[in-house]
Amino acid sequence: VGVASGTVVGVRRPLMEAAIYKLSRLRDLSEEDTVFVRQAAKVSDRFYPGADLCREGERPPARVIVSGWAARARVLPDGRRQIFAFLLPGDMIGVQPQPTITSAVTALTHVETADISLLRDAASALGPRSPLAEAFALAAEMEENLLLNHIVRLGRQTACQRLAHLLLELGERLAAVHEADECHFRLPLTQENLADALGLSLVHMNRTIQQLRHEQLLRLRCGQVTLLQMDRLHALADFSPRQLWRPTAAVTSEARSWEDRSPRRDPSFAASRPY
Amino acid sequence: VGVASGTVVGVRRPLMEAAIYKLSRLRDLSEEDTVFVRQAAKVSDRFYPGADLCREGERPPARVIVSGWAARARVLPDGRRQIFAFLLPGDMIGVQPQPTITSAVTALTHVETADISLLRDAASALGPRSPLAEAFALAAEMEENLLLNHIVRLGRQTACQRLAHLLLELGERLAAVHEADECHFRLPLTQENLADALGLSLVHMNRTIQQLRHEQLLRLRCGQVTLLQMDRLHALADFSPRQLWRPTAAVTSEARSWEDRSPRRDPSFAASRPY
DNA sequence: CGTGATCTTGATGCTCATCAAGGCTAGTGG
DNA sequence: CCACTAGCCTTGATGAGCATCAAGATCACG
Repeated sequence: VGVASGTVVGVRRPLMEAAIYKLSRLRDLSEEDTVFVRQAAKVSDRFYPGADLCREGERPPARVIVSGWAARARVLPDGRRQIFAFLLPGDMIGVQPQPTITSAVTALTHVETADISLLRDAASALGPRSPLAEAFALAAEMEENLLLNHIVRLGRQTACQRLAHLLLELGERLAAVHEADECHFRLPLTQENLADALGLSLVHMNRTIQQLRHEQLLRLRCGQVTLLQMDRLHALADFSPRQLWRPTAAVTSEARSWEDRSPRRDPSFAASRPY
Repeated sequence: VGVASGTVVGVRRPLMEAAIYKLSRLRDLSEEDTVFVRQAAKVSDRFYPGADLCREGERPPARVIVSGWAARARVLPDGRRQIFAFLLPGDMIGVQPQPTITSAVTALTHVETADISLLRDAASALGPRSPLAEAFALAAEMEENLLLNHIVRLGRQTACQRLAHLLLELGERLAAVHEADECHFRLPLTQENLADALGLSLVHMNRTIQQLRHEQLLRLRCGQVTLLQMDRLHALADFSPRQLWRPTAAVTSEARSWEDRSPRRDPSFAASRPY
């Protein structure tokens, strides 16, 4: 049978533990609410590594990941792959009212999921102002925020920064579901997985890891990561934890204040001249 | 006063036209529904280029863009910028139940918006199965899909491909709201805007444009784009229109079929050995 | 006519992809 | 037991893609 990832060896955590940790991190829940969530605690499916929780274009049933890691990804016609996001215990799929998924979700390790369609319906029955419904909405918001973070990584960061930023983010998320310290956790990913997420080649991913290792910022052994010198890592990656849980406090380094400036010219028309 | 972008010179389109085009592209609406939408046809705000429709961390009121272009973006501490998405007429912000926005929304041209908080409430009052509510949900889904497309551009495409892909996508979206042919439309963006979206430097953006020009794939003059040889552009950018409006039909070039293969070994544990 | 925004061009070097090869480990089958 | 294979990590060499610095051109505006 083997021990599912995300459980201490030999000790089985209550199934909905991760989901409850995550939801209450986003929004205070009453005792009743958590009981509500726990009702869904029945493993509905298990997936082998490489199996699809959901294929491109399918509408998946509402599920929460109980244990294991998965990835949202799209395969390009030339066979290369882009991973959009990693799904950790406590993360949900198919919860939105119209849960079309425009990317496949693939298990990276053994994955156990629980069906939460009843829970979702119950939550929406409680009304959009109920703590539980709000927690779901905040989870969706956080998920979008993760996509935006990923865009910034790919668009504006170097390979080292991307890796550091991603690992810090994963550490935060895992810590929230009590699967890790922020600076030491299990990382059941191959270097190829990381490369597919960070838009790098496998070879360069390897060299990037070695560089961070060499600079004493990282230890990566036996599928375990240890982040060293968190302050230097934060500085290198320009990572702030609040980027995950709250709307990013305006960074506004030298963002010009636009409001008071009614521009002489409308760029929309400036573009109307030949160049 | 000047002519707002998105209107034929001298002819003012009905305000909610774009929104109605877009929503009915996503989901068939009854005559009643469109009347419903039209009720919101009152310009609530105007923004100068550079003004923020919404700052990072704010919860914006529910709005639809009536005319003009805007951009979701985040400014990095070093002053560089990453644009996540362009917002066109018919696009909405703050419609989700929990509309926190984790990025600023900035007007790129003159922008007119209409308040649709009443419309949104009315739609949700009709129930999640009503066509109008479904159209809203599909719009949100499409928006996420645009983010995924953007991630693929940044992660796996070259500068030329990124530009071609983005322009094809914009053409599709504009055509849907009757603001363009797919191959000829107004593009009120500076090269810097494009660079900020595509994760390139301004200089390289310029050279990329010139390369596509030189290969007779593009004309870019007077803020107008003309896409030439659409077939070659589609092939270059690996763009399929269905990526926008429907969940991408499984591309599955040589995606191995995983299901039937129960792997000998669990990679999750493979990672547990030292390397 | 100066200023600022935008587009353009050249020169230089770093970052990263690609090709090629080799190593380690676990599992497989003779 | 020992080739043999497959998956993953590692390393070197080479060149393309892109960033950066610097400068100039054009146009709109005051």
